[in-house]
Amino acid sequence: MTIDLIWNKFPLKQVELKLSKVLRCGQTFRWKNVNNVWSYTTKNKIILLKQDEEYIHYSWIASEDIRTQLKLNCHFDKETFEFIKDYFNLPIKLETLYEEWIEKDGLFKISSKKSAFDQFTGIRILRQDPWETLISFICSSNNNVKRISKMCDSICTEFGKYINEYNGIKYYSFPTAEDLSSNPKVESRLRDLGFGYRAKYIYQTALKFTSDEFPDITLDNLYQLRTKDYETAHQFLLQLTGVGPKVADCICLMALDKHDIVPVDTHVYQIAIRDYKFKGKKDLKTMNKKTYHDIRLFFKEIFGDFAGWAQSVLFTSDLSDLNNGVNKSEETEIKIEQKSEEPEIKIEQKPDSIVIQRKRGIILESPLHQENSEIVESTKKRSTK
DNA sequence: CGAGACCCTGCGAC
DNA sequence: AGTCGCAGGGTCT
Repeated sequence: MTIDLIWNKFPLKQVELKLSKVLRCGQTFRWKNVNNVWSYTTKNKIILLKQDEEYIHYSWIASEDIRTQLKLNCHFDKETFEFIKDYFNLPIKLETLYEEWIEKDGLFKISSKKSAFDQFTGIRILRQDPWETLISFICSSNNNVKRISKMCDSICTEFGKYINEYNGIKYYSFPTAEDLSSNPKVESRLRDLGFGYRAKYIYQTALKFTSDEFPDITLDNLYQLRTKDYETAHQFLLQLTGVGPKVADCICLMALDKHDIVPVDTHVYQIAIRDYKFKGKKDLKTMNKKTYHDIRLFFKEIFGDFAGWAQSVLFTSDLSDLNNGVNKSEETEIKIEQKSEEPEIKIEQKPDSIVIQRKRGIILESPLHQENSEIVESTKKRSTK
């Protein structure tokens, strides 16, 4: 079978979105970077992304079980573009938000140093799938980004559906609640995979979504929280095992459109005290419910309706921690070890086209400008709005 | 409300 | 080099 990897593109400034930061700052854990191509699986395909100064380039590889790929080309191109637009919250203009934050941020006015908002551009909050975000952030408790990423990867490999292969890597979808609760052995298997005490949390949460015992806890109701107010969403999430106030707020912000919510963790607490002179005890262990609430409102009062977004910039800029293996500088991506033989896929980019050569396959030369001209136009319209 | 326990890893201090 | 102690975007009992 020959896969025709066609790249489309749309213009987007890096101040609106910087992939290398956004996909690695700890709000999403499943994107892989292989030779400067970002990849991620949805339910039915692998999404591929690249960024240069002017454009986001995107492509997709359909699930292997979809035999009629060629006929779906047009449909999937559109679907992929819609996914990207939604996933990256692109209708929300970041540049103007940054300007507002700089205006509101009292910190850089009283200190001589430059504002984090001047230095760390292109960091936006994603609009992720609520179910995946829920499970991912149950994993995040008392944990680091590297290990969370590893866990999210292995939960897909173990319980997800095989989608396809790209560059020698097999891709699996994120498992559903049914996938994670159908067998009581799931918990012990997760433990074997290194989930620790979170194995139980995940299994029990998945069980709540599938069991008749909890008629209100359904996937549909979870998604509906996007249209409900913050308190409702927060309270719903607290019913789930392994979800406390911090994880609930992460899900609210990163999957449920609660843009003003600032999830308060030890790190945010430190930023509040150290940089913003929040009056609180320096001892983190004294952070109780009231302190949590106070800090959340503290940032909300500074930055307003998109406080959660602003906080993610501060948080990322403060990551002395942009570390932990996966989080290193842009150059240290996962490198695929090229064997001495021909690589599986060769991609060569020309000014007006991308040439894809598959081992044992045919050579394709795909125009970049023609097929997606309509999409490019619509993007322009949106950005000049 | 405040303590501990909790799985597991990576890192710096000896 | 090998331990040891501790924190890592917390939550449960």
